[in-house]
Amino acid sequence: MINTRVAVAIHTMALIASRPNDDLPSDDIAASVNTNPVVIRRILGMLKRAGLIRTTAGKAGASLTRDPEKISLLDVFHAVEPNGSLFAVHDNPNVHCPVGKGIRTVLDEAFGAAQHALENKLSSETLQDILHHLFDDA
Amino acid sequence: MINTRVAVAIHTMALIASRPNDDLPSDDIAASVNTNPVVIRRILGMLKRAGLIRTTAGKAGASLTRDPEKISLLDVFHAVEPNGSLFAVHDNPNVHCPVGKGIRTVLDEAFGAAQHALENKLSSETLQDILHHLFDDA
DNA sequence: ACCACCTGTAACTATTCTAATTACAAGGAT
DNA sequence: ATCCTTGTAATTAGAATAGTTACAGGTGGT
Repeated sequence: MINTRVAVAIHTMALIASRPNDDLPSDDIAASVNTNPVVIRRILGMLKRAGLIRTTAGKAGASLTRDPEKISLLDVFHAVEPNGSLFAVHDNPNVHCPVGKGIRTVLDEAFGAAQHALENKLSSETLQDILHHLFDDA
Repeated sequence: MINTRVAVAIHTMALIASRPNDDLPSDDIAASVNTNPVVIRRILGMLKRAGLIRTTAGKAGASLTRDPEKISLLDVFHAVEPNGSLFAVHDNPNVHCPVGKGIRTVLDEAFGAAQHALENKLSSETLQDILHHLFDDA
């Protein structure tokens, strides 16, 4: 299972986007997410390194670097999940076995295609969509 | 990252399918995968419980319960990864916050759609395709 | 300048997952 | 009977996750 950082990061981004005029300290974000402020600051750091937000050391508040409709869930996903591949493959299969010899290449292709499908879907949903669902729905 | 059980299970299924006339003991499969036989037997157990293979206690060899073209990678994935959801979501977000209140539903939808895209791709590739890539390619 | 509040980050911990391993009960084949 | 096998429990080491404490240093109001 993929860690909760992705979920927490989206929650955090939605909170920042929904209150552009408030300077939310990490304690407030943590209170909404229900976790420790340090967990939030770690995630804010990753979002910042990915170029999605701006923060200032010592000063409360983060802001988006671009409009919510230009930030996809894939952007957030990659920001907090820098590991390239979703599927692990076992090491050193026996190359003297025809199956062992070729399995890495075949699995890399199949898993790559599956991951690409997932990422493609994540890239089609934006932070703006999230905000819309949170605030404009029934 | 998703565990190596999926990769090992596909490797194992390919091995079984590629040698329908041999009764492979778990030691032989383990030698091809490069792991411990018990790891293989555990995975064979999951594949059996999922109805993908037949095995007999005490007797070497496993066989597919249906043709390789009727076994998708999604079947294998579900067999060894029974956990329903791919993405974890944090517990107990603050319901007194508008974002915290609705985030679970929104994330469940977004993550569900992404997972569905991945599963759809996995369901479109069969064990037969794997065998083809292993044996009929350049 | 002081002070309250904040960020950024290191360090430590508990928990969980994974994979490897040992051990063994019980089935199958000759 | 004996040997090889499966199925499974129990234990272990290692990695990842998330929570926590602690603190160095920035920010801004007074």
